[in-house]
Amino acid sequence: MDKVFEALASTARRKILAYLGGGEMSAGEIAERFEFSKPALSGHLRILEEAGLVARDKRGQFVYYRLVPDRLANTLYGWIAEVCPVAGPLKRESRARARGRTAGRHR
Amino acid sequence: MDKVFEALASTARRKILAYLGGGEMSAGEIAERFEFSKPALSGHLRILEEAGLVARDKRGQFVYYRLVPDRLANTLYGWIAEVCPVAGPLKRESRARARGRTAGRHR
DNA sequence: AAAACAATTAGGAAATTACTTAATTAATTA
DNA sequence: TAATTAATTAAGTAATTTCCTAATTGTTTT
Repeated sequence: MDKVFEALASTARRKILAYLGGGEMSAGEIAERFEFSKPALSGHLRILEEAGLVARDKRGQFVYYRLVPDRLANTLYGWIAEVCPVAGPLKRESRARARGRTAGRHR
Repeated sequence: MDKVFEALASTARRKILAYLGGGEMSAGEIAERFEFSKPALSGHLRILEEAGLVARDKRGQFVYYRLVPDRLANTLYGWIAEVCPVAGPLKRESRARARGRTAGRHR
């Protein structure tokens, strides 16, 4: 669990997860979307993988990464339920509102 | 939002939040539960406060801290909904299971 | 007013993190 | 087989984080 929160601490890594939410991508495709170097990206991907948040799949000379949504959901929901069980999950509309308030659009 | 995830990256800070989930505590009471120095704790509390996750209330010579559950819930639920909207909040029993799997008991 | 107590700020050292370029590994194409 | 492309590992540096002790601020008690 420590590794999950550690992984989520980086803006770049959270952005990677958001990209992968739209479907699998190769390391190179992800790299195109960032300013920093490919080795730097590779490091971020390794941290996400070791946290269990993404899975890799090498096909030919490409390495495709995909989100592991259950890992994300189980860890966060599980932990928050432990800290403040009173704050239950929001209803769909409330989540939409929360999304608008707390996070900008990507891209 | 960055500050929230940054704040949650530390095991000690997550533990502080868990303590505060049980009700407000003074800085000193929290400090007793950790090995490190009071100034170190003070730093952690400042980071949590700047993230909006805790609120302080000075009464006499004591400073009491309390959890701000909405901030925690809104940020995490909001973000996760954006990344993988498909993974909806778990039902109560599933959350209990997830809790058992991903996090040890405190103390 | 002086002493004691709670909490924070200040200053600085040690460890960790994030990034760079260069080199390497592995798969494809000419 | 040689050259190209994708991705990673290696090595080193700069910035950040985390923690300590000492000093400071503010409040209560004697």
